[in-house]
Amino acid sequence: MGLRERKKQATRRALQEAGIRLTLERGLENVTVEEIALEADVSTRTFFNYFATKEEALLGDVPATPDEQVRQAFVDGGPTGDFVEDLITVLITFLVSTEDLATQRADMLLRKKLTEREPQLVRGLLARFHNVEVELAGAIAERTGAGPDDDRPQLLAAAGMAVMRHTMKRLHYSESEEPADVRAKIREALRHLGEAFAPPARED
Amino acid sequence: MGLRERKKQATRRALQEAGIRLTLERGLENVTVEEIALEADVSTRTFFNYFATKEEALLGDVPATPDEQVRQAFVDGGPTGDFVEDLITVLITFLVSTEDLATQRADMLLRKKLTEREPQLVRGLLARFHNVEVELAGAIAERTGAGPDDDRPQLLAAAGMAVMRHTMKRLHYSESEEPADVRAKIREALRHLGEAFAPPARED
DNA sequence: CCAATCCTTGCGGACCGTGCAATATTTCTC
DNA sequence: GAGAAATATTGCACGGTCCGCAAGGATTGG
Repeated sequence: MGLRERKKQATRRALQEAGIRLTLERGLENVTVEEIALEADVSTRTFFNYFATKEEALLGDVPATPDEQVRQAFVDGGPTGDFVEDLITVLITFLVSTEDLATQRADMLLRKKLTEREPQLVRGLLARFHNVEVELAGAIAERTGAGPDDDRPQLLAAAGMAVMRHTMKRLHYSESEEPADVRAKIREALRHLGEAFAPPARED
Repeated sequence: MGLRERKKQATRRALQEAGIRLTLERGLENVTVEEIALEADVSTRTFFNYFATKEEALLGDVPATPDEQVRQAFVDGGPTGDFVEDLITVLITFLVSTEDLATQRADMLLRKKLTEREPQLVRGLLARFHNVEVELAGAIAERTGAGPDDDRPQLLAAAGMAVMRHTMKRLHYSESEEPADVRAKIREALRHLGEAFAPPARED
C-alpha cells in the first residue's frame, strides 16, 4: 500500500475519531463539520471528499458489506445445507467485519455510546440495515429458486435482519464474545421466533 | 372546531399536497421548500412552523399512532387470549388509521409512488416504524410480564414489525382490501416465519 | 370593542453540501 | 532525480435547509 493510500486511511480515521469524540463531548448539534475538519487538520471541503454527510462520518462501516464468497456459498445451498444454519452464517458475516476483534469491539462500544447520546443516528443505521436486507432477500430468493412474484424471501430477510439487529443490541462487546457465542445467540433468537409464531397443531 | 383550527388543518394539507405533487412531478431534489410554500400560499417560514423538515411534509402520518384502547386490551391479555391473534390485532391498528378507507387508500397509493420515485424517503419511514416497534415491545413486555432484563419482547416486536412492513408492501390498496384480508395476510406471514424458523424436532 | 392569544411573516444568520478551478502532493516514466 | 501524469487538497461562491426573534395580523373570548 503506497503512501497516498495510507494517508487517505489516516485522514479518514482522523475525521471519524474527531467527529465521534466531539459529538460525545458536546452533542451532534453542537459540532460543526468545520470543527471536525479542523481537528483532523484538513479543510472543510476535504471532509466532504471523504463523507457525503456529517452522519456518515460517525456511523463507520457497519453493517459490513456482505462478503461475496459467503453469499455465493449460501446461494449454492451451502455451507451446511440447513437453511437456518446457513442463514445464520450469512448474518454473522454482516456484523463481523474483516478487522481485528479488538478494533471491532472498540468501534461497537463507541457506536453504542453514540446512538445512546444521539438517537437521530439510529435513522442512518436503520437505512443501512435496510440496504443489507434487500441484498439478503435477493440471496434467499436465489437459493430457494423463488420466482419474482414470490415475496417470501423478502419476509424471511426482514425477519432475519430483525434477529440480527436484536442480537447486536444484546452483544456486550466489552467482554469477550466468541463467534460461536454469537451463532448460538442468533440460533436461540430464531428458535424463539419460530416457537412464538409456529402454528401449534392448529385444527383447521 | 373553530375557524383557527380549521385554517391550520387546511394549510397543513395544502402544504402536504403541494409537496407531494411537486415531488412527483420533478423529483425531490428539484423542489424547494420555497416553492411548496408558495404553492400553498404561505411564507417559507410558515412551512417550518408546520413541518420540521421537507421530508416530514411528504411522509404524512403513517404509521398511525397506536390506539391506546387497543394497546391496553392487548396488555390485559385480550382481545382473544391467543398471543398471535392479539398481536395481529395490534399490528393492524398501526396501519389502519381512523380516517375513512377511501382517503386512506389514496394516501397509501401516493406514498407508494413517492417512495418509488424517491427512495431516500424510505429512511424516514423506517425511523417511524422503529419508534412504533419500541412501543410495541413495551406492550408485549407488559402483557407477558417479562422483566426489564428479558429482551425477548423486543425480538418479537422487531419480527412483528417486519411482518407488518412486509404486509404493507404486499397490499395493493387500489383494489379493495378488506380488514379481514389484511388479517389473513399477516397471519399467513407469521405462520410462514414460524415454519421457517421453528426447530424441526431437534434431537438435543 | 378591547385585550389576550395564537399565527404568520420577514429578516438575519448558522450550517450543510456541491461544483469548479487552482494548487499541492504523490506516483509514474524515463 | 527531473519532468509529466495522476490524484488529493483547498478556497471560493452559491443554493438550500432550518431556526430564533420580533413585529404585525388574525381569531377568540369577555
